[in-house]
Amino acid sequence: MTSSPLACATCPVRDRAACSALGGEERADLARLGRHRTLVPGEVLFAADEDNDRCATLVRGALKISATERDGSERILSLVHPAGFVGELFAPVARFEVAALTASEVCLFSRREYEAAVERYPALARALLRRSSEDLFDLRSLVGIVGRHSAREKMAAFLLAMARAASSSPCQPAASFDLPLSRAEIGGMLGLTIETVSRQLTALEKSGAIRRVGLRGIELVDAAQLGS
Amino acid sequence: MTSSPLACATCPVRDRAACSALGGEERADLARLGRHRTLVPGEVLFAADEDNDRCATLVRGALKISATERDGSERILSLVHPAGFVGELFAPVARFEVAALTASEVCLFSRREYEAAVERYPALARALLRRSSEDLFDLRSLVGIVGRHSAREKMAAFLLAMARAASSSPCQPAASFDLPLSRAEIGGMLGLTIETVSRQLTALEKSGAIRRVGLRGIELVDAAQLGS
DNA sequence: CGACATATTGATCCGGTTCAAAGCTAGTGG
DNA sequence: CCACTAGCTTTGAACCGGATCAATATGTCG
Repeated sequence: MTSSPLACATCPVRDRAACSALGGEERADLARLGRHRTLVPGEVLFAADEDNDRCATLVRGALKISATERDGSERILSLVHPAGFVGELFAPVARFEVAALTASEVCLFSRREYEAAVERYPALARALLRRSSEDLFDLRSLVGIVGRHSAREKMAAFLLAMARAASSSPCQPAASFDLPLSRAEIGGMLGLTIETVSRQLTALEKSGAIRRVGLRGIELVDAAQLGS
Repeated sequence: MTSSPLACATCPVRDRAACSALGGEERADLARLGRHRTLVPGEVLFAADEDNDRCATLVRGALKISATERDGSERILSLVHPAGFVGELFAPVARFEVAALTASEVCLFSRREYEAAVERYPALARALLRRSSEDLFDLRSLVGIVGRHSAREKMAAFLLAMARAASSSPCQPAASFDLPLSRAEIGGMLGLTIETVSRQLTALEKSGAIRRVGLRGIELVDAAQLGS
């Protein structure tokens, strides 16, 4: 939506994002290459099959990376949380779409210039490598969740993953959080229909595992019931 | 299984693996850190919840990265092809198991020493970053496959992905190839039972999309029917 | 050849999809 | 401020695809 120069000094992810690996002058150099931008919910940051000439770090909010099937249905492939990096470096075209789930803020870079910076600053390359390793881990976990057999297991594991992602402390799941996704998006992610997602949530609530507050709020009542 | 010094000169992935980014002397240095090792089918390279003090590059064969569910069933989270890198850098413990699907050969490194090399040689860091980007792409594709609704679609997309992986040319799927996985492993990967996998394969053969040769051989007869 | 593991095929059952309708929620404008 | 709409969510009923249980077939290795 809007676009303006970076203000790293007040950036909430200034010591977690990839750029935090850089020292004073180098960081200032990188900051000159980027622009701050806000996104409204649903706004598309990168479209699929587009030029792929940009990349970004998420500062605030949440993004989704998704593909659109031949039949027109959307399939979410990953969620991006603050300090996350998006953009397919090294690839000629972007094959996935990146869009905002909630009101978000990003630092936007030209891909060419960012790749040059990766070349110039080894610490940036290593920081991105570290991020990628985490992304790989998250994605493998997601494969494990989506590949489960029953809808109940999928929803339970999904909720746990969301609780962990929402938590500030590394491993401890958050006791209550808001789902950043609509039922349709959850269904598209887990290979379930909207109706099944809804039914599983009511079932989990009836069995005392969770409590729903409003339409998107979740409270973990009995995390053990969700599978640890 | 066996273990011996590296012989980069005759390595089949010498110009595709991460180490190929290094020049003469640097490469020789890295080679001194690693050991060549062969694996028999099913042999475990890294166990889950273990020390995680090693990493490796696959030279020949195929590996699987998997997790074991509470109920004891195995869930395959990614396949690794020659030139692929395995090992969770930066993580304190390995959370997934890595094992050989077929007879394989790897270059095995101490994780500590490899991380030091990444620190020392920026080109290695960038090469690993490039590899990770590809792995991320493959894994997102896998999430898309596993998240599909019908068993038919899952199998079709899976076969196409395998055909592409088996192909030497980048995008063109191989016309015929061998599945490196048993039915149980395919099922565990896609969230299907052994029986369903078997039935889908016979159905795909009857409809003329594929031809099965022996137990694991697949010939693509009509790739379009598999979804492009 | 014989024995074991893996794969295929068949019959039944259940969970998740599908189709349909009614509740909610939030946003809009009178 | 409230009525009203549009989109999302929940709930219900019927159907169907995949799971499950069971038996047979095929391949593999001693």
